[in-house]
Amino acid sequence: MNWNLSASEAINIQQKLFREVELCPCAVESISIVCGCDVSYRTNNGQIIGQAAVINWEIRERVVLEQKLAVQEVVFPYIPGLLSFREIPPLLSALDALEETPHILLVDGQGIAHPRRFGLASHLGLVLQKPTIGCAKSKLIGTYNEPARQKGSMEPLFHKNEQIGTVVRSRDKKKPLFVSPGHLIDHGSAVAIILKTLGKYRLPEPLRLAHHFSRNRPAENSTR
DNA sequence: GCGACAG
DNA sequence: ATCTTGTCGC
Ligand SMILES: [Mg+2]
Repeated sequence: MNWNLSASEAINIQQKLFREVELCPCAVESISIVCGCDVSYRTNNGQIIGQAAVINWEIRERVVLEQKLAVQEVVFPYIPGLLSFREIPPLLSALDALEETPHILLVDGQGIAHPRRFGLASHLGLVLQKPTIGCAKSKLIGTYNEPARQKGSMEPLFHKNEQIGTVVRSRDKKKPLFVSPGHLIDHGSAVAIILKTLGKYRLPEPLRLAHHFSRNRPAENSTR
């Protein structure tokens, strides 16, 4: 699957769907399976191949339950603000392959911290009707005060006088993460989940693992 | 018009 | 995101 839309058509869809996004407290303590989602790219013969990785991670034992990789052509270009139209197709393929449905999805990108409050995590959560959290490595929009340099420090991310996310220092002295609700969750619960999934690195474990796994180069089918 | 700009 | 080896700071 792949969307064949113009940028303006995609924007119209976002303006139509963002109203369905719901921000609400999430039962953090009852969550056990967090699915890390990320996509890497490479080119084949002029065509762009996307490799979507999804990893179900058990939050209590902190172990991987299962991981899937979907490899397919991606046609929608990268346009700031329209990332979901490029990454959702391959991500849905990978998620379809999972044996177990996760309780919540952790996505590499923004949730509502988006010009139209409809980033990748929000779009994916709405499609799946599942709670999602956006965790980006850099900012798309908004203003904030730099969090103190020790791990755990955080500051709200604002846009037009409303909080759209939280800037979280996941490691001492390292660049902070930009956490925002995707769908069916609120700021506090989103940050709580992120903190519970952090390990020894800057990225939450489910995302760090998905990022690495997405870079796998599957063996090709022998021509015969 | 100019600068910013997830992955 | 991707192209890529050594190098600097903690
Ligand atoms: Mg990514």
